[in-house]
Amino acid sequence: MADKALIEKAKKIFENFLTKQGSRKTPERFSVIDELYSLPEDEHMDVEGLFLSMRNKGYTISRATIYNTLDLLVESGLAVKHQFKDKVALYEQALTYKHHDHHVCNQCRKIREFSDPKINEIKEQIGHGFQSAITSHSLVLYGNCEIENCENLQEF
Amino acid sequence: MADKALIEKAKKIFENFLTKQGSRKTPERFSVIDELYSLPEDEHMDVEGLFLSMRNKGYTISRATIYNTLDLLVESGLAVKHQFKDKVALYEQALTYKHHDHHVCNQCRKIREFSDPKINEIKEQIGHGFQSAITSHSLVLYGNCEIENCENLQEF
DNA sequence: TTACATGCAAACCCTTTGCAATCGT
DNA sequence: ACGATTGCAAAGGGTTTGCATGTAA
Repeated sequence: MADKALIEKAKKIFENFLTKQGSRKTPERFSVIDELYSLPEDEHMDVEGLFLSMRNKGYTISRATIYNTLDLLVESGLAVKHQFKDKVALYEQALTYKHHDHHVCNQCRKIREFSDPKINEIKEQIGHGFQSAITSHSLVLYGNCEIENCENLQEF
Repeated sequence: MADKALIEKAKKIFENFLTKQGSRKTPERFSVIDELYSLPEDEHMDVEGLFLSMRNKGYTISRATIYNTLDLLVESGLAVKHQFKDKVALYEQALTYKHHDHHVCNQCRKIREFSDPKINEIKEQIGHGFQSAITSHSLVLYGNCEIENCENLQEF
């Protein structure tokens, strides 16, 4: 879960990024990496969650700084931002990121990841047809749970 | 563009829907259909746009009523709601709707529609794998414009 | 030293809600 | 007449912004 080497690697990349940008290497910025990269690699976290969890651990950090830092992490390729149907944005680590898409359960909102190469064929084909260099995509499937005795279903 | 017969058909469907629900057939509700279905069929409009345009035409309608009515239109299958990267929700007619996905230009934000059957294969495959009855999906491609002298590019 | 970054709270923006007035049925 | 629907304005919730204070370089 908390892969020390991975966290160090992320910090190193971030340091280079900040240097190149001429931005400051503040402890708050690195603490956000610590937090995000201490989560399971496929976990999706929102700003409030990061904020509360960091405050609980004794960090003094503000929501504003978390928002700012997450923008930098996205720019530097260390985080990915997702906007599902809900209004909060969710972030996940991107360092070990192989591009994947998401499936959201209509009942429990649990997010699962999948990857299907057919999406790349679609991107190539449509990009060509529209004379557009596709830079990214977002694919989310929503479905009703068909798992018998699904443990997440009990609260519904 | 403004296909009278289509608008009438939409109103008829809406009327049946409202009757079945035991909901009232108010003029405001039908005026929203008029407005949405007077747009080009592939146009995506937000609530503020509908509100201003309707006010300009002399309707007295509130934003709240537009929000309420759009929910009903979505329920009755007469409108589709989209949430792209931006924070406003966009709506489009759904009566002539064949499911399609969207391509958003990174430069001018123009939305174009496409349809690729490969998405259905992905849905079947992943739905099966996750034991989930896929009810809907959202696929958006983002790309950089490669159209020479693109008319929309001038303002950038 | 000096700009850039931080923390806080206020402002923002879209959407939802509460409530008195209105209007379908 | 009754109760659902409306319009308005206020509240909500996530995100952004302004500004005084703090701090990396």
